[in-house]
Amino acid sequence: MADAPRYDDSLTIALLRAREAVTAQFRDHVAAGGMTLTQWRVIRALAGGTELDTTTLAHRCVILAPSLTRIIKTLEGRGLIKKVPARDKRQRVVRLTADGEAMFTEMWAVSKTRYAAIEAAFGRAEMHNLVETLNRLRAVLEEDV
Amino acid sequence: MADAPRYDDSLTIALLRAREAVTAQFRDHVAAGGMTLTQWRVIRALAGGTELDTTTLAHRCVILAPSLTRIIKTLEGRGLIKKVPARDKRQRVVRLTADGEAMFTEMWAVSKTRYAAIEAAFGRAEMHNLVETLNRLRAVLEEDV
DNA sequence: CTGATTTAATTCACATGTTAAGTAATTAAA
DNA sequence: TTTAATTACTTAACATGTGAATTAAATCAG
Repeated sequence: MADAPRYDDSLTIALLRAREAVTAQFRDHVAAGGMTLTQWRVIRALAGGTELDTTTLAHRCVILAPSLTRIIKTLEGRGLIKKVPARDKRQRVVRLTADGEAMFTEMWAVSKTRYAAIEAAFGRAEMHNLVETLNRLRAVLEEDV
Repeated sequence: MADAPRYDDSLTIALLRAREAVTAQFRDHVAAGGMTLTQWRVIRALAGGTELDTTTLAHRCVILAPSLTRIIKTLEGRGLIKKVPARDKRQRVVRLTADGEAMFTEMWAVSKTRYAAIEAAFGRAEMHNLVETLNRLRAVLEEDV
């Protein structure tokens, strides 16, 4: 014990709590659309006719491969995404269906206002600065340490 | 699509990636001790003879009640924590066993150096500032918005 | 003091995180 | 070109996240 930093000062806990607070601003809305936040990240990454293979999609959405396999199965079952043939037959390339695009458009309208509300409450410059700082932290940690 | 912020600029994604990068610095070490990061948060919150009920523990560790129920069962089964009688019989109050304290002391020694390495790489002032910013963001979001 | 309400945990059901192992397709090496 | 190694993804097994329903204990109203 003794020299353990207080929990409120811990970077890991601060990141966890902050993310919890931010996602809470979207969770209800996304759930109302019958989706989870993770599924929504996938839909959003594919919006606008984008076609992506599983590996790229997993990286962009920060979802591990096994989770994405299940999510693709779920969303495909709901008719929101569909597979498209790929040159490399090992790959699974997917894109949104018309229903998927419609779902995105409808959800995004609200999602965008929530995001704007956060910007307004926290400060646009502050928020941009925070994102930049977070990305810099990540860059530092992925380099050496 | 169109006006969807690029993923790299999204606050939610930035928080997710940053947290991933930070926890990656501890995961292997904690796993070597036969624990998950979530279990480690519980151990750490109880270090130094601290006795806590489930609700308080869940809040401090940012773990939902159902998860904590399972974790307590697991850690108790491993002899790292034990129940202590509570005035309010609805509550479940727990504390570390001698083995649990020993486990914490051993793990913390390394964990502390990892934390210091992150501070050194990213900058002590930067890091303190980041934690402060994250807590401020959380405060803003939990107030109104 | 008795019944209604609230509170603290637990349980359930399903989605996701996480690691390890397995499968099919591609690429590289002999 | 045939085999070995690599790559992309899936499956399996278990831990955790998440919301809803359940149980037990404490509190409140009448």
